[in-house]
Amino acid sequence: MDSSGTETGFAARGHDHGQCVADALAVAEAVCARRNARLTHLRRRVFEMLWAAHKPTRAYDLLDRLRHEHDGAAPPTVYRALDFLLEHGLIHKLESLNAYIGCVQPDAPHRGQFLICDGCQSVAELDDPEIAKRVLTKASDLGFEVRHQTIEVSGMCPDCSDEHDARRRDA
Amino acid sequence: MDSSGTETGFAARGHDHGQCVADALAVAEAVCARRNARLTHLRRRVFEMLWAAHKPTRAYDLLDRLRHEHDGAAPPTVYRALDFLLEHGLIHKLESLNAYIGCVQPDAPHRGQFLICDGCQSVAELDDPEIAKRVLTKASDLGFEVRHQTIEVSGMCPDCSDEHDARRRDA
DNA sequence: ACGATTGATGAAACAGTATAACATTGCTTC
DNA sequence: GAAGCAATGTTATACTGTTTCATCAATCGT
Repeated sequence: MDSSGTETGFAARGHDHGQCVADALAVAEAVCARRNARLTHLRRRVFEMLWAAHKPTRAYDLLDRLRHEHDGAAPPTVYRALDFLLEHGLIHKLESLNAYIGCVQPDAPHRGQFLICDGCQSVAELDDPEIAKRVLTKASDLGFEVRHQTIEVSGMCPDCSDEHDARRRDA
Repeated sequence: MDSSGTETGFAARGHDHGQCVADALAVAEAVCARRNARLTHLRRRVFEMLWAAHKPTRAYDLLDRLRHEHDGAAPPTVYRALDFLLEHGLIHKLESLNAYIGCVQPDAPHRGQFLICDGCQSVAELDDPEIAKRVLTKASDLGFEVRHQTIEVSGMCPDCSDEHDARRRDA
């Protein structure tokens, strides 16, 4: 059985980051155009910042950055942009961190699973249909109608795990 | 294949609630005794309040209740008690709600899956090993070492679902 | 082009969640 | 009973998110 789904993992080190942000933006534009949703300047900037950071970023960090280029920026400024992006599936909220991150698959509506590294804060987004399906099945067995899945796993990514091992060997 | 794990679901309506709180407390006592952990008066009260509520409860709601019986109660009072109870697996935090709830299986260390009803705020705790295993497997495939799983599902419990259907029929 | 409607942003205040820092009290152990 | 440590008291503050009302901008029908 092959049901690996999609994933964007820790392999992405040393990628062409400028390009990756540009690609994400292009997809976001397309998605919004298709839905007649307005990706305004503010929303676009917040989206770009999230992708540029390329790791979970908090609302008030985004706000700080926004203020550098935008005088009147206040909490609602950034939360409204985040709400818009969340609604359209362009970003995800990581509940266990109160942080936000760009979605790797904004085309199809979905709710991914996230591997969050405690060492370097990098995040891999999985979209494993088997996990989602098993959760759905168990819920249905109890008569529960699923609306939304939040699946977040914390731990150590390969790089940080290796580093940790190396330090132990040296000590 | 039978790997249903344990669960405490929505079937629990109309149960003997006083007894259920007492039972939970007895288990908590035993767990703490076994570990030489001190279940002090404050910690016990917070634990009891969580079980008495029998649904996700926020820190500041607990604080309000605590103040009725305890003058000096302040945020750290309740957060410290919650930290203790979390550490010992006696309660869970629901990240998607910023709320806390008593654990149905404090004996074995684990990290359950939660079905959270948007209609009535009731919560069912699953402990399905298949879900946990699948997450572990996928993570391992990517070289990720799992430390902690957060799995929370929102939706409609059977009762609220029925009500909703009934209202639609009447309209 | 015009006004009406709707959607987006500006601005100020506030509500809710959680922690830091330091003082004090109370076990417990020798 | 004094030392050491765990728990709590106390004050202040940081962080996360929302409400409310005003203003501005785009869109649409006419």
